[in-house]
Amino acid sequence: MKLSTKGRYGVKAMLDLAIHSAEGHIALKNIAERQDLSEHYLEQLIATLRKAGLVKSIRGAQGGYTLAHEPSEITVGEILRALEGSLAPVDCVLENEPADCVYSSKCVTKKIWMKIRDSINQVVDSITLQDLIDEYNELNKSEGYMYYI
Amino acid sequence: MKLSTKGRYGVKAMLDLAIHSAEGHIALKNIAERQDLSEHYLEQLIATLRKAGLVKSIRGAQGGYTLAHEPSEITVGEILRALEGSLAPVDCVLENEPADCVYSSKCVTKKIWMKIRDSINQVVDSITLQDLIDEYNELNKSEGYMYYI
DNA sequence: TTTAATTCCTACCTCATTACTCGGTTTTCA
DNA sequence: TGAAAACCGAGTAATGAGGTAGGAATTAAA
Repeated sequence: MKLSTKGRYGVKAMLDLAIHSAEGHIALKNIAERQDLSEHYLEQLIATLRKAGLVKSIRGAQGGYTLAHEPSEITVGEILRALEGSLAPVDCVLENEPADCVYSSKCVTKKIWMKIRDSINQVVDSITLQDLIDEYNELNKSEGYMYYI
Repeated sequence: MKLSTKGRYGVKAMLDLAIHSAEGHIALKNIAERQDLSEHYLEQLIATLRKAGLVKSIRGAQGGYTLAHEPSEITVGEILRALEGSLAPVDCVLENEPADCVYSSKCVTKKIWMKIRDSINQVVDSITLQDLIDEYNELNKSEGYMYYI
């Protein structure tokens, strides 16, 4: 039940973008350096995020990335699902195209997996990038930029 | 974010044991046949459950397994954590011995992983085997044993 | 108009884990 | 004493995770 680095790095990258959004579009190189991630690997992740419509890119020299929407309009759930796929703990309870099972809907344990899935979605869909920015700023205001992403 | 077969098979096996508890101790072979699982593989899983104190074994001919406690005293969370380890989505928020991270407690994203972890635990710890038995019996009472584990 | 910075794209690689199988040994009931 | 069962440790094939490598396309700036 672990999140892969895709999801974790993706949230970090998106929050980094959000926090530095005042600087306009931002080169992947800068995000990778600040967050200590492989630039080449991050490239693949942000390609996924771009195809999911969560970031916009500007090509060429001085190019870079920006969020496609306001931070308050982007949830952690959208980011995680774009990179990890469904957060369902078992394929028989995927939101779309659940894996078919001989036991179909007549299964008691399936209800457990649905509850887990729903509670995870409920948590991640209730957290927006703006919430994270606010928390980051609030904590750093009193502590002097000791907090990280 | 997928549960492995260990956790899924483990819950099935435990619920099978619970439902057939009136028959006394039950051979692994029977569980494996009813639930359509590899007997040899299940053997490894139930060894873990035994070491975790969730089932008791009786060796020799006519031996088998029984639940170590009442179904109402065994939660899905205990079963899953015994077989899967912590359900924390990221190692930095493991309940005991969280992986140390340079960003230690000064990390905004870490709070997301804690919320996910807590909500998963809250769900699985609130479901006991007795709850599953009751649901199984209730559904089958009206539908005539159409429901599965 | 060239150069450098940057995004975009496809392929490949290595390692750890998952989901088992295999072949026994030990224990105990009938 | 034989068969049925739990117990045990090793091996194995497939899969996915977490990258790396190398370049092509695009564009601002010199």
